[in-house]
This record gives sequence, C-alpha cells and structure tokens, in this order.
Amino acid sequence: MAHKLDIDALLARLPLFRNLDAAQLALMARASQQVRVAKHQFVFHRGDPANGLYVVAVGGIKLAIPSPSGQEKVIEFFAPGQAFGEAVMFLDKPYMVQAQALEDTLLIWIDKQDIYAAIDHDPSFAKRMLAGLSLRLHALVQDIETINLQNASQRVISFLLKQPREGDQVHFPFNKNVIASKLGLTPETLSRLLHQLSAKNLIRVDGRDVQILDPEALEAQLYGS
Amino acid sequence: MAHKLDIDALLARLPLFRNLDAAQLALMARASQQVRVAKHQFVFHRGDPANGLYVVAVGGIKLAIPSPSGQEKVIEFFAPGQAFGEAVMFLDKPYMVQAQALEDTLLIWIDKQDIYAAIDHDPSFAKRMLAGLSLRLHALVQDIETINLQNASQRVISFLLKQPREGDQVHFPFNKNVIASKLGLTPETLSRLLHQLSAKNLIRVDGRDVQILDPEALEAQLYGS
DNA sequence: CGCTAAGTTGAAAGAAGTCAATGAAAGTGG
DNA sequence: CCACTTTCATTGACTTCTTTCAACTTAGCG
Repeated sequence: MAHKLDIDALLARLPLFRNLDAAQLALMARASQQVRVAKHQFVFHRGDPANGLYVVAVGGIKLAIPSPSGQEKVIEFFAPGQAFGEAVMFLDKPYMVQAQALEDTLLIWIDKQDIYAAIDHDPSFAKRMLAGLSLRLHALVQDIETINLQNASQRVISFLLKQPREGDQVHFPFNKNVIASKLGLTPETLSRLLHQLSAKNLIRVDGRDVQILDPEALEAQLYGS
Repeated sequence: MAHKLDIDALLARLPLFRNLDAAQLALMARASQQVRVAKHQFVFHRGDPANGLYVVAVGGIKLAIPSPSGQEKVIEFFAPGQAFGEAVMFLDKPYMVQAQALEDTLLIWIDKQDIYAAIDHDPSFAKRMLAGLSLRLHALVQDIETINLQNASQRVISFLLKQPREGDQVHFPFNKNVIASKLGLTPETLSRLLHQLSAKNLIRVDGRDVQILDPEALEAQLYGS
C-alpha cells in the first residue's frame, strides 16, 4: 500500500492534475497503475491499442516511428511530469508510434474511462488537457518547419540553441544516434556537421558536452547562408 | 439579421457543436462573427495574436509556414466544417503559421472566451475539441513520417493513394505548386515524378485530373524500390 | 487577344546518404 | 581490476536524389 501513497503524491505534483480536488485526485490514484520499464524496453509498439495515457514519473521515454528498414524516426522525448499517448486515446486508434525507455523508467498509467470521468467532473482538467495537446501540436509544426525549411546544418544549430544551457555549456541528453534521428539526419552527417562547426570555432565538442563559443555567429548562420 | 440566422444553421451543422443544447448554440451564434475572405487573401499572418478560432463555412483555407526566402511550406488544408486556429488559442501564443484563402471563403470566428464557456458548460464539447486536436496531431505525425521515411516518389504515391477517388479518378483540389509544397517538394520535382509514373503506365495525368491505372503496382512502389 | 500565372523540360550543381573501415568508450564477466 | 565484447562515434570515398536556374509551353482570365 506504500505504492498507492507514492502515486498519490506523484500525481498531485503533475501539472496535468493540478486543479483536481482531493476526491478526484484520489479517484485517479486508485485508477492508475505503476509501470516499470527497464532501459531500452518498449512501453508499446506501433499497432497496439490505446486504452489510456502514460505519465512519466521517473526516467525518460522516446516516441519514434518505426520503419521497415529498421531505422526509426524519433518524434519526441518525454521527461518526468510529461504525459504521452493521450492523442491516440481520444481517437480510438491504435498507436502509430512506439514508445521506448531511454533509461530505467517509472510510468503511471491511467485508464481512458477515468480520464473521461475527470473531464466530466472538472472543466479545468479538460482545458489543461487541451493545452497539453496544443503544446504538442505546436512542437510538431515547429519540427515540420525545421525539417522542410532548414538544411542539415541549420537544423543542428537550431537544436543546439534550443537546448538548455548552463553558462555556455550544452549537454546532449541522449546519444548522438538518437539526436540525429530527431533531427532527421544520419549519425554520419551529424558528426560531420558538428566537426565543421568546431572547425569554424563556433562550438567545441567533447562527447555529449558542447560548448557554445559564439552564439551570435551561430544564430547568424540560420539566416545568412 | 438574416446573417444571424445563417450562422445559427451553419453552427448547428458543424461536428464540433453537435452536442450543444439550443441555448448554448444560440450563445455561440451570438458570439460568433462572419468573416469573408477573398481568394488569396490572408486570414492571419505569422505573429498575429490568437483570440479565438475559425470554422470554415464555405470555401477552403490553407495553413502554411512562411519562410524568409519567400517560399512557404503548406501544413494543412481546411474544408467546410473544419476548425482551425484552436491549438494556438489554448496556448496564448501568437500564430506561427499563416492562413490564406484558396478560394472565396466564408469563415465563422468565435471568441476564446465563448469557447471556454462552452467547455465549462458541456464536457462533451471539450471531448469533441480534444478529439479534433488529436486528429490533427495524428495527421502531423503522419506528415513527419512521410517526410522523413519516404523519398520524393513515394511521397507522391502516398498522396495520390490517399486522395478521395471516384472510380479510378483522382482530382487535385489545388494547383500543383500547393500540392508540391505540402509534399515538401519543388514544383519541378513533382512534375517530373508525375511524368515518370505516367511513363510507367501507372497513372495518366490530365491537368488536375489523375487516373490511377494500377493501384496495386503503385502501392508496391512504397515498399519495393 | 494579350497578359500573367502555372506547368514542363533540360542540364548542372549541391546536399545528404550509403558503404566501409577505423577508433573510442563503455559495459560485462572473470 | 583487467581483458573482452559491444555499442557508439568518426572519417573518407563515392553515389544518388533533389534542387536550382533557365528557357519554353500551356492554360486561364480580364
């Protein structure tokens, strides 16, 4: 029963549930289940039915489109506090993407019926949900923009500039294969481009750590060339 | 005042509002405004604030990302009955896309506050809204899949096969420049690829009318080569 | 009828991908 | 703690696909 308490506390901290009253929250907690996924393990595959949504409690998840040729296109990453799988749940369609743990991860799973109940009970929950989906839509449109309107080098630069920075330091959250896929590049191309940027003294790369030497010059590359 | 009556009838027929009761519908109608847009005219530009959503009553709208170099990337088309602009409304962010009329178009505009009121009043409205957003998200993920995992020829083929068919006839809803942009291609490339498919006797092109001669062989190209 | 927008075609350049070999790092088990 | 294996990353040579630029044709519209 210690488990249940954990879930309660976790849920209460999630942005999605912030406005639920105690009773509603308790209901959610009772309906939800913990799911543990080891690194590299799949949460679901393309084609699986979607009966609920997941919230990341601890760890990290990547959503990707599998391709017949074995490679995959990474769509999005999810960190603790973020929900995924809702969109497909509302459509009664099977997943078109696969979810895989990037590290050992603890997920909360909530059944569709309970989500619907919460929507009926609390309009502000519905709004929160709408805002969540809108945010994702926004991000996807941005991705399409990046893929279509920017060349490989500009995509890498935008990505670098979008990453959270500590001083001038950026740290890749995942290995470069995954980053490359997110950017719609091959690992080889990413490697070459990072090398080029280093050669121009715009950045300095050390494994997953990147030092942004000249942010202005980098930004300029997005328009200039 | 004949205008108001028009709107009432129009709104009642929209999928989005199907579950609203008469009072709520009347409220919506009162709050909504008709917007007329001539062909090629813009409904909004990137950067404009979003204070409500639009529903297409008559005509057609394209959403596109503008690019500094003048070209644009078409994101989506909207036909009568479809709503657009909601996602950004929920986020309190300015539009990141621009909306332009593909033909003379009549739009209904509804203020954000009234949408919120409808959500508060009717959970099923919220669910409908959620389903709408989910559908768009789904479509965008599919677009990303198409762009990333398929080459130009496969993209054209998928597009052809996805279009509504009457017998073996497909009709492009817009000019080929717009289609090309939606597929992430240059008009030249699209032209060449259609020509190639014709040469292989898989299709026959006559202006905006395309005859699908061999759907199976077309489909096979998506995997084989 | 004439003008502008849309579509086609060719030749050439360029960007990114593929294949293959090598090197570095990191995890595993004795 | 070290040797070993496996995964990750880099680099070079080459190929391929798509774009670009330019000329030309066709279609649609005032």
